[in-house]
Amino acid sequence: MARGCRREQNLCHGRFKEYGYRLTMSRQAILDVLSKTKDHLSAEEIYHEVHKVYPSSGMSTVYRTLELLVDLGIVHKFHFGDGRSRYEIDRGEEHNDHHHHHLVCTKCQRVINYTDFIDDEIELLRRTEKGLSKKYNFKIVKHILQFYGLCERCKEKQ
Amino acid sequence: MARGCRREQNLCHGRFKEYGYRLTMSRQAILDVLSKTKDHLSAEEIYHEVHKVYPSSGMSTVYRTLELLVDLGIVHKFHFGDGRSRYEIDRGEEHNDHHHHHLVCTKCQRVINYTDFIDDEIELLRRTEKGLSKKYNFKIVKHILQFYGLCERCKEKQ
DNA sequence: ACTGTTAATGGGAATGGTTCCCATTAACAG
DNA sequence: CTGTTAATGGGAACCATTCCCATTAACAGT
Ligand SMILES: [Mn+2]
Ligand SMILES: [Mn+2]
Ligand SMILES: [Zn+2]
Ligand SMILES: [Zn+2]
Repeated sequence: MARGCRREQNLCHGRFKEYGYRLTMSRQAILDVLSKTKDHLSAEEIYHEVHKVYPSSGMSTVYRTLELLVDLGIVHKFHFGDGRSRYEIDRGEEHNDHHHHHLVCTKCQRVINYTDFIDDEIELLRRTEKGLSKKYNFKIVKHILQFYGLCERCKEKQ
Repeated sequence: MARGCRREQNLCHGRFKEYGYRLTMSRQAILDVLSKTKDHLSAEEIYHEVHKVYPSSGMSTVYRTLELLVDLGIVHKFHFGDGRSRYEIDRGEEHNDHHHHHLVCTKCQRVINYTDFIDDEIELLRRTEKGLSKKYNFKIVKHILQFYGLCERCKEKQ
């Protein structure tokens, strides 16, 4: 297995063993791909990357593993408006660039992670979550905040 | 055509004519369904409703019309996590319950429109939009803010 | 009201992302 | 090393959405 972020290896070892899941080549390869990129990869893109290092892997395993990783909270799944799901590893609490929101170009599909204003946002969201969960008796697990529009390049082209 | 919200009829007449689009039975029926519900209907649900009143209508027309309505800003398209798109008419600026965000149950797919805390949210979002569009030279057109979790019923069941 | 132009329709086929199935493989506990 | 069984991979199935095209109907001009 190629060397990825050591933290990720520990994390996956830890979580997988902990829950009784087996640490297979496919799962390691998929985690490795996700921990090495800052992009928001589709299942197919992940499949292609994994394939380079571990050519016998299959699409169904990629989907199955991604679903598991999302359930375990290790990976986040997003929809940015091009009809496919996109995946991003959770970088945890240790970096301070951990939690971020997204800026999405509706023309070229470019996605920017931004953390500007994040403190104000997080604070308001926390407050809102508290209020909403009380009023609607809802157990809130996560939120999604995305801004859509035209990026620098697409804006000037038209 | 059944009587829907009069405002909607004017709006659709207005907008359609204005842009040179024809005001067909299908389009009227679709707008009528959307303006009568507070739910977030899928294309298929809209198709079934339209079918009751105008049985010769077809799915492709529903999809085609929804795309047009979204482009014109008359209808909003959402993804709440069950693999289908959901549509909601834009209730405009006149009601003060117009702009809202969503609370989504990941188990039963129930969606709540909430406007609590909306003023604080809108203010922060406007500020963030301003900052982001300057820093990233982005033309921001819309935002999506959704909270995911377990609703009252699903929470207690497990 | 009638007519011609052509935008829009509807049905069905095609597409594409995702899920399902099942015979085979390999992780790992003992 | 071995047995148990979770996990895999390939391909078929599924299902939401898009595409295609012959037919229909909206509506501007008369
Ligand atoms: Mn991101
Ligand atoms: Mn809504
Ligand atoms: Zn762009
Ligand atoms: Zn629920």
